[in-house]
This record gives sequence, structure tokens and C-alpha cells, in this order.
Amino acid sequence: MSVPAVDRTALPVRCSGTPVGEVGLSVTPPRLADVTTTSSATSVDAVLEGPRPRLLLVDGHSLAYRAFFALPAENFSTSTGQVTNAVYGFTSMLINLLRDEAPTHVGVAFDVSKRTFRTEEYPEYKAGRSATPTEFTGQVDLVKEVLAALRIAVVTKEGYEADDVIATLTGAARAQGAEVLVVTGDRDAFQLVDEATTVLYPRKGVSDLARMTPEAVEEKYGVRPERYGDLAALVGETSDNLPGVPGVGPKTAAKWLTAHGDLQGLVAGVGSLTGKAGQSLRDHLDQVLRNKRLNAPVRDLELPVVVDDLAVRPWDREEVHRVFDGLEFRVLRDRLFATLSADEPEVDGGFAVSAERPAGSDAAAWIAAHAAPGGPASGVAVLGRWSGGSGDAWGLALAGADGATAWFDLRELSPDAEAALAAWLADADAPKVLHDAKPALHALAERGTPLAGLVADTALAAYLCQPDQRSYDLADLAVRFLQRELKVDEDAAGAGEQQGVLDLDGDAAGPDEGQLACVRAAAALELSAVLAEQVEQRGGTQLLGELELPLVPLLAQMEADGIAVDTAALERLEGEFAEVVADAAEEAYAAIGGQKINLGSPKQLQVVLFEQLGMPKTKRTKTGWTTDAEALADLNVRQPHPFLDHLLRHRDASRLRQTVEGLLKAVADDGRIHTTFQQTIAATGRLSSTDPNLQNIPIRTAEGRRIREAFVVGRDAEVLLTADYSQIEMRIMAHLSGDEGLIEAFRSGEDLHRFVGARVFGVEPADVTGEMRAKIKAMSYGLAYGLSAFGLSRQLTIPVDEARGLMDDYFARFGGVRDYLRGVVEEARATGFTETVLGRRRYLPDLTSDNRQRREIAERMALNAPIQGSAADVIKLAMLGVERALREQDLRSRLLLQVHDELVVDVAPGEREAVEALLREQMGARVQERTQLSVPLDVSVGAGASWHEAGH
DNA sequence: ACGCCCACGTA
DNA sequence: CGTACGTGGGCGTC
Repeated sequence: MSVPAVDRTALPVRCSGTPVGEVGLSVTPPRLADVTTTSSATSVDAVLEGPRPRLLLVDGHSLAYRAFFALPAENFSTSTGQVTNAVYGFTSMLINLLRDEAPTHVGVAFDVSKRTFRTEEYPEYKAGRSATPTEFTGQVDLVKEVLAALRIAVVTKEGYEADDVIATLTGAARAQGAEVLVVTGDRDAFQLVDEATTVLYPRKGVSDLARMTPEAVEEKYGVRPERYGDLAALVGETSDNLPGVPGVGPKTAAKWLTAHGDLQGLVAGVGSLTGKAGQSLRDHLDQVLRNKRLNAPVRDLELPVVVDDLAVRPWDREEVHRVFDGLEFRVLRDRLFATLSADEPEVDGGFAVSAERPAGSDAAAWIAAHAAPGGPASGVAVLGRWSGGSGDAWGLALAGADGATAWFDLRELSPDAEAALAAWLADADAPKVLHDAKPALHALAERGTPLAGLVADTALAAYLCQPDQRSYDLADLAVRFLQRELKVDEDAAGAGEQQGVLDLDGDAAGPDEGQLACVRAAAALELSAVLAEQVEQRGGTQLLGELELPLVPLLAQMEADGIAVDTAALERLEGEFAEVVADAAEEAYAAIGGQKINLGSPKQLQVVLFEQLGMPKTKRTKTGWTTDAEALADLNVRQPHPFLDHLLRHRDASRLRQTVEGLLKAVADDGRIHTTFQQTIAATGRLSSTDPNLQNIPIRTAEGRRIREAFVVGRDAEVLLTADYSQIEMRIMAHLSGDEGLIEAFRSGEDLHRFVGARVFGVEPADVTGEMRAKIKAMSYGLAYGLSAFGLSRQLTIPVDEARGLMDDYFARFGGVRDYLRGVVEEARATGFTETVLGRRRYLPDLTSDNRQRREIAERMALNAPIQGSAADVIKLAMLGVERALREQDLRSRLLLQVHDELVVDVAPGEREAVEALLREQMGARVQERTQLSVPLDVSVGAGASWHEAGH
């Protein structure tokens, strides 16, 4: 499993220097020179290697105090009565910061005592504050415990405030070229802001941080950050008990400072100031200069740490568990591990494998001894390949529950050994665990030794636990869940001197593929236990065992079957599309004076469109202006030009030709296309299709549909059937929201958009015009994606107000939908995940992000995931039902494709009626029964000699 | 050779 | 400033 990018940057390299233990007690306080230069080798390495360092500095007391007042104490206390609201809020904020800001270095500064050089000069400093509540004081130590467990350095300096520590470290880090983020509720820190130093200032609560960049400071206070201290000296700071100049507010102060450059200049020119404010300043000059001395952070403290000591380190996992258990922070701990668990766990050696090579009759004996049917599951790893409809397996490793491993080279297996192995593989009572079983099923089936008795697939289990991962590599899972490298444990007794292990490369030192396969089998077996527990904790055991796992052999079968194509038809299409491409290109060139640019290059197109033809600029992309179809069509209205027509025609035709070419390349020797269905890619639970993708074959345009005509009924089949759900996502939304109106719409059998349109526009269904219906349709579907009024207005090209009115009217009639959409996000924010009808979860840690864009993206995902994911649950259930019904009725028809809400079936001769009936029955009532959906599932079925004809 | 961007196909 | 995917060409980088 690859680690998400954000985690990688969050906790990158282990610093090669001596680990710093108790930072606060560091023996030799480095001199200032150590702080500001990169004198030690470690420092230089840490700074020069890898991405630009990002130092996160937190004012611990300030943030915890904020949290204390932001979160109601009565909601946060342990069973022993310890109040934890400040610890909770602080930790929550810290987790978000680590995730969102991905710092490479982190330090938390605390004030040590009330006595500082500031109180020496001005005893009233920070006086007049109400006494710190006792419920808070105790929590500071708990915060420090959390930090210790996370191995985040706590930095303090006797006689100084946290801000001084932060200012000093900021200066040192900036001198080393690092970016700095300061998190504090003390505005004096704004003085530190520069182009690479940002202050995150809590606005309200524990999740709303203002990002104070130089621009933000200037916009808010009218002066650059370096002048903020001057401004504060003039205006005063209530919380520090520093009075300002009476009659002088931020506006006047900023005006003066701008006019005189800085406070020094202002003092020099104080005589020339006019008016009451000027006199007031002259009267309070001493006070202002004192304020300035007191509010200036000390930037050159001698500290017990240097910046490199703050490098992010792997946390102490046991300690994290201990501390979080004590605080009873269950959700927070899950969030911590879910979002930031890419630290480097202490990885032990590899797997001790015996890697025996039982041959002849010993094979059966080994199996009986270590992997007997009816016993505990064995790990299986297959070496082989499968793609595009053919493949082979040449090696097989088994790992028994007793720890023994064996390796079978399938190329040189004796007949009796092969028979024993094949019997065991095919024995459904011999339970097997694989990692990513589907390719192995293919490879073994190709060899004529099919596998049954699959009881666990560790890739699927990991997918259900963390569906947003991109891949689920066995080696990554081993490190993550077993804290072990996927390798042979060389230290294990006898591992290096296995009898009979051939080294195919002649490399005596390294383990051979047989040993490595044994490692994979052993790892899969061990992992399956750990992951089963993880899945269980997430309530996914049934989903895994009764849906995803049984789907594996079915998908394998569908892939192996493939769908027949009319190759000749595809070739004719390719030729036709190629002609259009050539013709359109010619005419396009002619329209721009014969320039033969590359029409497929957005960059060259931009030169022609915006520079040569002087077209108005379109929407921006990251690298220029868009030349997408919508923009070109729009340009053609505003400034018609033949080039645009030919370009669009060229685009369309070349895309179609490209699609056809791809399909032709994918046709296997059997005249069929064998896609691969990916079961662990889509975070919502959908399948995806690759090599080639058969889930995005054109259907919307007439030309595109001609490609569908080339997908045809198989040679031994009678007809293709397609069965699809109508409006499944809207039905799911009706069910999940429980909205009476929407449920009624589906039960009434009326056309959905007409029904909804009638309600929204307040007319009879018969009076809903086509235009009204189109608007309703766009809005209804948009809602399931988190569409905004702005987005709706843009899509329908109507004013935003009208779009907003439309949505308001919709929600007025279908209030349950509004309540649901609101509730689903709030619940997900509280629990950390969304859930489908079958309990499939999607974790969305960004719902509590301080970063508005990330948070809003996560909110839209939270809206959509239960809907899209439940629809995925539904059709997966239907697939299993259809397959079972086909088998039970001894039908030979084959399920071939799934396209999210559609199934395609090759129907064997004479089975058409039966298959159509079972499709309707299984996809409809049976699934509704299993999911307890409150709306009926409408299935429409079509038949034909091609996918096009069978479609509706 | 690899990765990113753009554009665009599906549900 | 609407979710979920996969593919292919262009183009910059190594």
C-alpha cells in the first residue's frame, strides 16, 4: 500500500543525528552560533536534503487556553473526572496542523513562569487577567504528555515567554532557508511574519485559523508585519495590560507610521503632529516606547535546542496508546492513526521461512501435515502472469498455519505432486488466504488447476479499511500492520542454509524466488488475521465476507470470458474516423493560412487562437487558457471562425479513432476483449475497468454509439442482454434521506423529473415543460455531488439568483433531502467517516481541516460517498445474485460487464426469457430485500445482437 | 523513460 | 465553485 503523499511529507526522514531525548533537559545548551548557523554535519544534511524544510512552531499554552474556552468542559472529561477539553482541542488542532501543513520540523514552546524580564520592567505586565481556572492548569501537563508520546519537542526558557522562544527559533530556521509556521493566539507574533513565515492565528473555536501572511497583516492593520510592533505599541494591547495612546486607534497609528516610516521616525517627528491625537502621543511617548520594548519578541535567546533537533520523529506508538487511553480519546486516536500513520514504525526483520521443496509423494504429505482441509487457513502466493485473456502460473508457495512454508515449482512438478496440489487447490474445504487473489485465480485457471476455498484477500481487507489508498502493496501492508519487512529473515536459525533451495540466478547470497514467494504466502496469512480484526472493528466483516470476497471469482470469470467484438467493424470505423480526422485537419490548416500546427497540442492551439486570431481569452488552466470543447463552442458564438468548427470536428473524430484503436489493440486471439476490473481503486466502492476501460465506451453521440455496435453477442450465444437501474442514485438518496416526497415519487411510478418538477414549479406533472424537466434533472443529480448554486447556474447558463431560487424551491418541497445532506456531512465530521447501506465506510479526515478548500472538497465527498457507494453495494449484490441464480438454474449464460448501474450478459441459446426474468428479479426485488431499501429498484432490460442494440 | 497537464469518455 | 474513474497525446524533465 503506498503511503499518501501528505503523510510522506508530514513525517519524512529520520534525522541521522543523535536522538534528542528530553529536550528541556538537554545537557549542553548550544551557543547562539549553533542556533543560527548550520555548523554541525547533521544540520547541514537535514537542511540540504529533500524538500524545503517546514518548521511548525506552536505556542502551547496559548493554544491550549484557546481550546479550553472553545470546547465545553462538561463534554470532555474522563471517567475519573479529569477535565480534558483543553488537551482534546489542542491535540485535535495539532493533528490537523501536522496533516495539513506537513511540517518537517515541529516544536512546541511553553511559558515557564510568570516572572519574565517584562514583569521586571513593568510589574503590571499581563496583570489584570482573570485568574487561570483550575480546570485548565492541570491540563498543561497532559498536553505535554501527548507531545512526549508524539515525540514532539517541548522548548522553554526560564525568564522568557513562549513567544521569545518562537521568535528565536523562527530566526534560526529562516537563516537556514526553512519555511516557518507559527501557531499562536498572541498577536505580537505578527512581527515575525515575512514571505516565508506565516502566523496561524485562532479566530474562533479550534478549527478556524487565520493565515497571516505579509499581505494579510497589511490588509488587516494597514502596516507591514515588521511595523506591527510599532503599531501595537501605539494602539496598546489589552490582553498584555499595555495601554495605548488615548484617542489613537489602528487607523491613525497606521497613517502615522506610513508617513514617518517607523516608530523611530514618528518619535523624531512627533513635534510636527497636529491635532488632539498628536498631543496625546506627545503626552504618552514614554509609555509607547515602553510598550515597544515589551512587545518586541526576543530573537536571540540561548536555547537548549537547535532547529534540527525539532525534526519530526516517529512517535512512540505504545506511549500514544497509553496516553490516549488514559485520556479516553478514542476518536482522536483513530484520527491520528488514520491520518498520520505514515511514520516509520520500528520494523523488525523479515519472515522466517522454511521454504521446503516437497517433491513427489512428499507434496501430499506436506499438505496433509501443514495445510489439511478442514483446518485453519493457509497462505498462498502464486508466481505467474495473466493479462488480456491469457496467462500462466509457474510457481506456488504455501504457508501453513503452523508456520511451515513450502515452495512448488510448477514447471518441474511430478505428476503425483501436481495432482495432490491441484486437489488441494480445488478443495473448497481447504481454506486459503491470498493477497490480491484475482490474478492468481486467473493464472492457476490457465494452468488447469483452479483455486477454490478463498476465505480472505488481504488487499480487499486493506481496501475496506482505507479505501482512499491508491494501492495495497503487500510489502507496504506488512510494514504497516505487521511491522515487518517483506523479506526473508536472515537471522532466523537455519534460514540461510535451506536444503534444496535452488538459486535460479546463480547468486548464492540472495534468496531465490521460491523463498520470496514463501515470504509472501506467510505474510498474507499473518496479515489476514490482523486485517480481519481491523475490518471487524470497522463493522466490515460481512461486507468483506459476503460481498467483496465472493465477487473476486465472479470478476475473474467475467474477465476470463471477455466480450466479443466485431473486429472488421472496428477496423472500418477506424478508417472512417481517420478520414474525418485528415479532412478536418486539412480544412483547419487552410482556415489559418496553411499553418500545420499540431491540433492536439493545447499549447499550439493557444498561440493560434489567442495570439494570431485574437480570440477572447477563455477560462484559465494551470498553464494557460483552456481550449476545451465547451470553451471552443463558446468562442464560436462570440467570434465565429471556420477554424473552430474544423478543430472541434477534428477533436471528436480523433478521440473516436483513438478509442477504436485502443479497442482493436485489446482484442485477444479469441476475438474478445478481456478487461480487468479493479476492485480496490474507487474510494466509494465502485469497480473500475482498465486495459481497456470498458466503462467509458461512448454512448451520447450517434458516432460514438457506432463503437457500441462493434461489441457483439458471442459466437456461442444467442443475444446480448443489458439490464440497468433507472435513477439508482436518486433512489438511494430517497432511501437515505427518508424524504416522503421523493419516496412517493418513486412509488408513484411517475417520471421522476416530471414529478419533482411539478412540485418545485407548482404545476401539474403534465404541464412540466422540457426545459423545466432539464433543469430539475440537472439539479437533482447535482445535489448528490454537492453542487452549489453557482455551479448550477453555470451548468444551466442561468443567473445565480435563479439557480439559488430553484434550489430553495426544491428544498422547500423536499426538506428531507436538505436535512439529509446537511446531516450526512455533520455526522461524518463527528465520526470521521461516511457509510453506505451495507456499512462500507469512507474516511474523510479533511472534514475537520482548517484549510477551507480541503474541507469543502471533503464535504462534497461526504455528500456523494454514501450515495455512489450504496449504489455500488447494490449492483455488486445484484451481480452475486445474478450469478447464483444462473448457476442454480443451470443456465449457461454469462455475466460479462458491469458499468456501474448496468450489467451486460451473453445469453446462451434458449435462455433469453429465463435470464431476463432473473435479471429483473435479482437486480430488483432480491436486492431491495437484502438492503431494506424503502424504494423499489426499477430495472430496464434490453436485448440485441450488439451492445448498442441491447441498450436503451 | 517518466510524470504532469489537458482534454474527454462513462456512470 | 459537482462525485467517481481511465486513457492518450503533448510536453517538460531526467
